[in-house]
Amino acid sequence: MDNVSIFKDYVRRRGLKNTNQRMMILEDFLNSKSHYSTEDLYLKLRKKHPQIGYATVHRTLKLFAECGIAIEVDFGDGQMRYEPSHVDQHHDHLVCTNCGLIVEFTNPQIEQLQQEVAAKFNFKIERHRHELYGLCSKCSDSSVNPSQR
Amino acid sequence: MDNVSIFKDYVRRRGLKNTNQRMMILEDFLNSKSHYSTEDLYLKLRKKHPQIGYATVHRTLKLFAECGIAIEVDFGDGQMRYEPSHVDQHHDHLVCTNCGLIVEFTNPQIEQLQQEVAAKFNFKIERHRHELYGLCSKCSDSSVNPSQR
DNA sequence: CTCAATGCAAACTATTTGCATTCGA
DNA sequence: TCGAATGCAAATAGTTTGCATTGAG
Repeated sequence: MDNVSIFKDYVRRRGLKNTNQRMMILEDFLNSKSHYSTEDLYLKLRKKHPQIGYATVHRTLKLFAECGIAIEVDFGDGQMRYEPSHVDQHHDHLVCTNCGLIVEFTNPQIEQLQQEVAAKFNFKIERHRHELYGLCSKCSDSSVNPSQR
Repeated sequence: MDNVSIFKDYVRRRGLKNTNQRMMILEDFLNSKSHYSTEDLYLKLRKKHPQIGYATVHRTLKLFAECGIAIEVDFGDGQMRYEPSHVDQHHDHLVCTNCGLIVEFTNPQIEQLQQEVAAKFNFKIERHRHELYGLCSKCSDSSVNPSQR
């Protein structure tokens, strides 16, 4: 079942309603590669649909997260971001501290070691956050990295 | 050189001033095991020193981070926390989502794998964040975890 | 004495909420 | 029709800042 169906299903089961705004937001959200903040998406949507409200975007993204088709991520820049959740494709992030580029990675070995760490301390892991911050290949070129002394 | 000396040194070199408030904050901060938010520390200090201001605590913690004796950590609960930085003792965290317990861990293998991931994408890592969220041993006992169906 | 630090209150930022109105089922 | 959703504006919460005053060097 794809994300659109999951959402529609969730809405139906909960007795909620499927509005135009929700469909517009869903479409833009799913078709994007980027990690949207509420504001990013709001500004983008407003170009096509000037009547849309920030609160609606916000509440809709929360709803996406609630029904599992979006994941909230926080790169510590002061705003929450949302990415489409592709079932059974958990991944972590590399974040360029200069240009903001976000690269996704998966590493089963790390996942495995995490489990071992948790076991050692008798923790039951529910979720984790693993982000590597640094300079991407472009930004670490000396030409664009004047901070090298 | 210990953290107190590092701080005093930093203050001197930068032409800043060493006030009573800063010493009070430094002492409480360094002697704590916990991961203080600005508010935590402010409330704690205010008991002994009722005249101290929130902004002073905030600016002082920022100053600690700036001179390297404190690390800012964010467990996604909406407030920044600070922990004393013990030189060359990098560690990550296990956070209990039920009782808030924080356990520190280090795992050289994971650190190594991170480097490999970064290398693969040509990133130069500056820092990372790695947190495992779940239930600690106490909180995963069925008696205190009614959410087990 | 001078300029940094303080403490207060006010400004900010992202997020969340109250409420009258609109609209989907 | 009826309750959920919307859009606006206002409320929150954490953080940051302006400024008059205090105080360290």
